[in-house]
Amino acid sequence: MARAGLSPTAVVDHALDLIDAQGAEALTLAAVAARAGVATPSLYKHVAGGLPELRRLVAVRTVDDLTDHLAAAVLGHSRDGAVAALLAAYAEYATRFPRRYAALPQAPDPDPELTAAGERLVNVLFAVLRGYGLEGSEAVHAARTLRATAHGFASLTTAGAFQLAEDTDLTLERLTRVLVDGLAGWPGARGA
Amino acid sequence: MARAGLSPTAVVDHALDLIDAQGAEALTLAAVAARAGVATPSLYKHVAGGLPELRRLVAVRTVDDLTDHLAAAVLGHSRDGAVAALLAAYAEYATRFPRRYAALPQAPDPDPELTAAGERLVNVLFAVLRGYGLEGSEAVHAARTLRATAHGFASLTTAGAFQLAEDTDLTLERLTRVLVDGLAGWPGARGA
DNA sequence: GCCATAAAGCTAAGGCTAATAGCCTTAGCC
DNA sequence: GGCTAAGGCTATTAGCCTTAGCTTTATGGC
Repeated sequence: MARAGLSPTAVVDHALDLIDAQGAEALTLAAVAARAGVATPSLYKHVAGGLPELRRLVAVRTVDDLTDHLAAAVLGHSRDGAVAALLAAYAEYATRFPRRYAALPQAPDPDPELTAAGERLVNVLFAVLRGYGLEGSEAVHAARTLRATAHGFASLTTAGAFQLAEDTDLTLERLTRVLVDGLAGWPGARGA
Repeated sequence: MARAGLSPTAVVDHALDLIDAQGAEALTLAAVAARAGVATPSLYKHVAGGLPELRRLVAVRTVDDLTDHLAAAVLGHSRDGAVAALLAAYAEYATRFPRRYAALPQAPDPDPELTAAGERLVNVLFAVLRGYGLEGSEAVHAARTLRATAHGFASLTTAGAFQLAEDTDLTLERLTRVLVDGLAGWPGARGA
């Protein structure tokens, strides 16, 4: 048999394509194998943990991708401009890959590698918050606030919860202003 | 055969018990049937659409429950007090039923009944926002902001995303302040 | 150039799930 | 007393994940 030249990375690539095209429910080993031109059990040579591990790898990859996207977006901005760029980039990523973003919570629960990816993302937030002079505990609360806001907006948007006619871009604008003002008045923050 | 005395409501009850105890992944027709003391196919007599419909019913029930919880919490409060009560109640519900809350996005996509439940929830938000004099389009943006924030915080909390030692209650306090201030300065809002 | 070995593929089989089809029994009503 | 409808059942099909064990391919050392 001609080798398919598979690798864990390639398997995750196929998984992401499947999710993007058909949603998280469509992520089955059978479908990935078909896409890769391989029999289903062969996948275990590359993803030993089976379906749960594949979901885990997909989540880690997605968070890392998102982190790169966010880091690139805030580059060259600081303070309010950085917050605005961050929120816009977050929403843009979720809008560009709605099913992938929605699939994130499908990862198995306590996972060190995914936690590490989350920390890398949060480090981008910390970098933005340093512009406001926030460090230590208050930076943690502020980072959580940023993340909760960005995630909540992205999550509800991709889930189709915003059915009314009003433009979601304007909602994001309002949300950004609230956060920017909130950070300016954050305990321990310093002015520009 | 002695009748099991099942009903759609009872099936959803069992489903919620299962989710609360073991998570959304454990919600299978086989498990529900075992719990109800019935063979799997018998469930189709009560939930004709099978597993997708059961997930849908679970989501509707949960959103309605949450809505009741929120409505009760804001009762007797207005403006900042109402916002604080709302956010606290939202977080409390998600903390009390973390797996149930996490299972919400599993509902099948475009569903009128679930949309209607979402509208009932949003009506509670609109009621709170009327205390700030917000109506029309700006109320919609403000409601989305409230919901995104509450959902984002609840979602990340139940997902275990907040690993650091800092108290999440204090995070919620900070978040509440940001929102309260944001609403005070909202376009079209009037003072107390 | 050949051979050993590890990696990467395969088939086969077992066990789980959802879902459909068709049958039987109970409960309640006329 | 019998009809009807609802609520059970078993049997079956189809699809999935997973493990076990075999076969082939590629590669690296001699």
